[in-house]
Amino acid sequence: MRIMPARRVTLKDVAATAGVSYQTVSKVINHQLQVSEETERRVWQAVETLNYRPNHTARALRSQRSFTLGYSWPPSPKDQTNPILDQFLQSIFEAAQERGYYLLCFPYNMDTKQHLETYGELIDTGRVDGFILSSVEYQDPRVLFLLERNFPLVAFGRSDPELFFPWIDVDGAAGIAMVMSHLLELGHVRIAALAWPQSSRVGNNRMEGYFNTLKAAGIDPKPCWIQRGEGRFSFGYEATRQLLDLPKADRPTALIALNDPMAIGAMQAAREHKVAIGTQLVIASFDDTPMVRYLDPPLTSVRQPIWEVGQRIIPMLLDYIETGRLPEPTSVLVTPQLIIRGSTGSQINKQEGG
Amino acid sequence: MRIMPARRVTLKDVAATAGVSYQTVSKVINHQLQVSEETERRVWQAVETLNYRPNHTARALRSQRSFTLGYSWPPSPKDQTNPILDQFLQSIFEAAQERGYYLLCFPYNMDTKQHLETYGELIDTGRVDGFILSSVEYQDPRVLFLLERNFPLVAFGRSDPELFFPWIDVDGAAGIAMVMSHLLELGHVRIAALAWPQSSRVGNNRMEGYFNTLKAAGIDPKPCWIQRGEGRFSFGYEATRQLLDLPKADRPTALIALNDPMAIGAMQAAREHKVAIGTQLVIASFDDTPMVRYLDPPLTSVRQPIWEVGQRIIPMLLDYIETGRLPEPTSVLVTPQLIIRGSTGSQINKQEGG
DNA sequence: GAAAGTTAGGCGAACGTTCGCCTTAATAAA
DNA sequence: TTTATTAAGGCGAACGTTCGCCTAACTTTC
Repeated sequence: MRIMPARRVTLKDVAATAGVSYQTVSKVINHQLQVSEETERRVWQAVETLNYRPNHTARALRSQRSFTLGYSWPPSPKDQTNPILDQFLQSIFEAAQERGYYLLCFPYNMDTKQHLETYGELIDTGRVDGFILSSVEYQDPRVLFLLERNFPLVAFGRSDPELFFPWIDVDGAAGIAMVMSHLLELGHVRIAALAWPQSSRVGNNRMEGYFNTLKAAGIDPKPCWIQRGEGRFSFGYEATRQLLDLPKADRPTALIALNDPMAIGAMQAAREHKVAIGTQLVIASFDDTPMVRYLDPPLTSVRQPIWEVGQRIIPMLLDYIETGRLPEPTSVLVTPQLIIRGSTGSQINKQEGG
Repeated sequence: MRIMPARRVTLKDVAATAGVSYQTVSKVINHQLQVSEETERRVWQAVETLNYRPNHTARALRSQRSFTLGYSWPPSPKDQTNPILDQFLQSIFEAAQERGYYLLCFPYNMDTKQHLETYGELIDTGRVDGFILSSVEYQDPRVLFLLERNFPLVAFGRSDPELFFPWIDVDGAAGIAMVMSHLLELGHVRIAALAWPQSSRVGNNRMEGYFNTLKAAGIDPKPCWIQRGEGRFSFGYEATRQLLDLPKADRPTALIALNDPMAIGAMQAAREHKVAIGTQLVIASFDDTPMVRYLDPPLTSVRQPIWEVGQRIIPMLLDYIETGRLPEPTSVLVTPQLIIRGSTGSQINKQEGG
């Protein structure tokens, strides 16, 4: 036998107490204002004393809306933690709650077909009104699926330019460009990059900042400076060893990594090569994982305004859902922030950096 | 105007196609088997061709169940990442989906009263059938609130012994005891601890392992070996500086931290004192944040079986919800795993450690 | 002072299920 | 045969809302 918490208070109870029909109570609660002030007062009074709360399920059934948003994200590899997950989730939960929505979270299934099946189920069973996507890639199957079904979504991250859908993204190119300018100002000319494969959309965006800045400075990057691999510690370590073994004339004096784990690997390699980090080799990265401020030396990194992304992505999705029209603007680019620390030598910001 | 995705397929559509009443279709779908095989076949056939899926909201309204579980967790401080969040979430999402449930996640509100208000709303509006709690403390207001409302919950973490409710927890005492035994085997006698304040339930559990092991070994820990503070890098750093300034006879040769950030702070302090980590000062900690395997030296740490906790906590809650009786067993203690790395000197596991 | 307009609020229906009861026909027992 | 038993499936109601329409009373207008 199931648990039956004390019987729920319904519209009819409130109506009985207030001495009106239950439909009138509904009107009051939904601010339909074909109700006299006197009646309204009485109804609210009854709502108060009975501690009435509209049944969400009934409301959802009748109005054909669930006031629920779906979200699923790819789990991080076992040797890394997702540095932005917690903050992003808290931010979207809060922004959603503010507008009367909650988030339904579901597992990320590595099998694409099964994963899309879950999206389909959530749509067809009416459990969600729209989706948040993240870690969007080129020709992302989730995007294609939802576009085809014409179901509301907003993505954290872009995809192919010809796919038209609402998104918000951190301007990775601008972030890396800030790092590059910083390095150029420090006098560095031979700047290496630890990047992702060219199939990575995020990686390519960030690398734009690398190429464009160098081009503007009239520097032609040697191909060997650009190392591509998966964004793990081990790749950063190996790639940096190779970079440090280059002949002196080619050997980079500065290095940017597209994420923190690669940078930490690079630091390890530098340490083993007896290369002083921050002077002989300057290192910077992207993401500003909380822990990197405690590395030795503290790591210069680009911080994404994650809270802001969360606060903005939710209204975009809700406007889309509630009006049925694409949000304006349909795409948003937010600028990250460069946090300068000891790993790029300059001691101008020995403090925490926020 | 709202988006109206192609009209949903309902029971009636299926019934029309199969040539039966819609209630009969319902019976087939719910395996009520007062249906001939022939009819059943036809119905499933129709379900297939129309791609029918039962409307979740209607089902929830009628059956007074939402098939949804609520979860909220305290956000981690800005200078730390929660090392287990992602894995725990993925695990509970998966376990829940397997039994036909999804998770409704909502923001953690620092204002306790408002936070409980959210729990109450989710209950009263019928949005969830039960709650998962984590980071449970002594006299936890969420536990007290839900117990009073007699609403199903299962906690990841214990509270006061006299509060009777279902929980699953990692045996922190056993975890620290494993570390301590390891350190004793290595010959250490003066072992310090970086702990949380005594108001911390998790901290006290873990410290049991410290005290019990020392007692069993006939060692009486000096009060100055036990440093208590908030579990941050900065506290670990400061406390370790003090420990290293103790007169030689008192100075610890080994140190356990109740979490990784404190241990990393300790490593920093040791480095600045020119004390060799892993030989002159041995350091171990708790949680095994993915990144600590890449520290220099790699950090010995206790790893919690988070995936398992997630896989077990969900069936506990669902059994509770579906039968209305407390799950059996009502409380579960799982044992963590010691991952030995360079920071405790022994090189027996120079590999990744999983 | 009658026609027209406005307003408060009641009523029936509908959203898409599940549930319990009832009917009918087929089968078994007497 | 007649009666009791069972199985298959139909039917009405209910879950708790929202929505649109209708009525009655009251107000305005010429």
